[in-house]
Amino acid sequence: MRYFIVDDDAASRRMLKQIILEGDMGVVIGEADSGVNALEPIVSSDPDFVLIDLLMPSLDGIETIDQLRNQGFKGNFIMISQVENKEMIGEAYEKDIEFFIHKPINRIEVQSVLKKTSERLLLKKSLLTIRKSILHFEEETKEESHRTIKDMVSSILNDMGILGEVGSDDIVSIIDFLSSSKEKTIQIPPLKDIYEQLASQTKFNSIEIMKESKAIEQRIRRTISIAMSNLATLGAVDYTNPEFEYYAPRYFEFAEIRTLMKNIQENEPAPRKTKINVKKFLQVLYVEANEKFKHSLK
Amino acid sequence: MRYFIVDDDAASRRMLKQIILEGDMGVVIGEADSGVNALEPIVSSDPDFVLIDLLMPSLDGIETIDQLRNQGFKGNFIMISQVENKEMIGEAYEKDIEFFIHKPINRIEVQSVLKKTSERLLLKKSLLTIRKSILHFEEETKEESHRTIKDMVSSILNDMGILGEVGSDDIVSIIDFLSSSKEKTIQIPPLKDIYEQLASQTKFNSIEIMKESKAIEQRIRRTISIAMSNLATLGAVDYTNPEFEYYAPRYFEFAEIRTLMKNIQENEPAPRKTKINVKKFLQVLYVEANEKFKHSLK
DNA sequence: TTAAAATGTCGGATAATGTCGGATTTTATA
DNA sequence: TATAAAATCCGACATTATCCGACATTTTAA
Repeated sequence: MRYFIVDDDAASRRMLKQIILEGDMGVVIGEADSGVNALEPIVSSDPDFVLIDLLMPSLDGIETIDQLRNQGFKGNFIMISQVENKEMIGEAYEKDIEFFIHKPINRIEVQSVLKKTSERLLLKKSLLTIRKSILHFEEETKEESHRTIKDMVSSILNDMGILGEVGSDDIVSIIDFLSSSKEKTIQIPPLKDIYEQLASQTKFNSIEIMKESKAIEQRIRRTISIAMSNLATLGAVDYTNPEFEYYAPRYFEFAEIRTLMKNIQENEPAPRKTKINVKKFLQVLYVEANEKFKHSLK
Repeated sequence: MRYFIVDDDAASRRMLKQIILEGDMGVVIGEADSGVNALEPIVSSDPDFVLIDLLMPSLDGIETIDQLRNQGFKGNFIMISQVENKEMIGEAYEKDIEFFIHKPINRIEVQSVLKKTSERLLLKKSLLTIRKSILHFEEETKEESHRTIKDMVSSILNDMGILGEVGSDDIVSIIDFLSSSKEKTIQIPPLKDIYEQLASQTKFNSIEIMKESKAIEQRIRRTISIAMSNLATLGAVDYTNPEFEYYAPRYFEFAEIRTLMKNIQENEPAPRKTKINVKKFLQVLYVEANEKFKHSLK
């Protein structure tokens, strides 16, 4: 590795140089005692690493880095300084320095850091070489692990806290099925038809299909009912809860949710009969899942 | 990347975790508040990086590293501490830590260092893989993915504060087992069947299997119950707490959590009968762990 | 060592689910 | 707008999966 040292303190420069040589880490191809004096030699000698002090008169470390980058220097920086101020250190890291070492200089510390950073550089270089040669063979193996409609739906159901319910599976299948059918209607078909379609995927005589679609219907209804009371409970604890705010008015009859909330807040009053609108729920879910899906394809 | 955090200061742990998650740098698969408590979980979970404080009561950072190395731990250490003493820092570097970060914690600094260190590890791993595949020409990489599903689960269980519980092992095994089975249904099979499957991996006659599956059931139930009261405690103090807000409604019966919270707030003794929904918990965990896993493959 | 806590074991309580008839609401049509 | 038909919604019951208390046993802490 080829190093360049920038520090206004000659003693520091000497120590760093000695550490590099002793540790057999590479060569020091130049030094400078100020930012200004460092610019030209660095650009022309193009070292792998620049060890630079943060605090220097006239041009400080960060400014020097800026200037060098502007002039197209691509090497790495390691900053060495006694600054304790976290603001400045953070700023330095934002300039994409490799690492910040605190003064006073400690042999082991410096050696260890230099070893790791140079190792990293070497690894990167060899991998880049390998990749280049592989790229000739391989045309972009675009791994498409894109999120599917199903993922979108389960994420929404999860937000409502009903992913665990049995009916969720039915809901996911239904939305998936609707989305994959050719006709891109906004309006979903009659629920009965949907249930039967879904049922006929597992059962094969009409009696069984009828039974199963009845079962599906109940499962979905109960699941939605649980979603409602979940959201109501959520809202009762904290009505600024984002999930509550978003889902409660969109997917349900908000009036029903509100009465539920009241029941919950005033403690015991038992779960009264609440209206469950399956159609609205599925309709909204269908549209929203598709929108999200489209959006996720960028 | 898979991180483990050891720091006696809970605030520091929290900050670090947040930085890792925000920066999308990986998962935190466990935490510990002391060196002693860190040993076992680190050895068994085998993280890529251990973020460790230098100054801790009883067993300090360096001693902890020693012990872990003695037990065969091969991962990397990043030390984070407010120590200024160059002697100690040097000593730490001699233990072959990756880097030393000075407290107070600075987001940009930590992110930058973690990014660089994880990059270095990745590079190293890829080179190893390449070398191996050149030597053997064909290489199986199936085992890797297994580990990561487990990691996702551990990370979630850690968030809920139940990683150490006995039942956690059962839960992890179950999710891992479910994920590796061919059928990619969203719906998990009946709990009874799951328990029996898991039990039959250790016991071999039907009586024993029955007993073991009963035991598994109870372990899991008790573990989930602890998770619930943990989250309720979090929520009772601050219901905008991110862990609470996310996990409480999705993994549990939120209504139950709510009554738990009330009890805590009103300082009532009453740990009354609470409903524990194992099915919901496992179902959601299964889906989420897989989702996260997919995401981690980018 | 002993007390207390955690875990295993088991039977019975409880709540989830499938099934079905019928009440209620929506839609189509005159 | 009235009315019938269709669609949707709901309650109730039987059947199980799931859940839970209580006690026995083991492990842990003191």
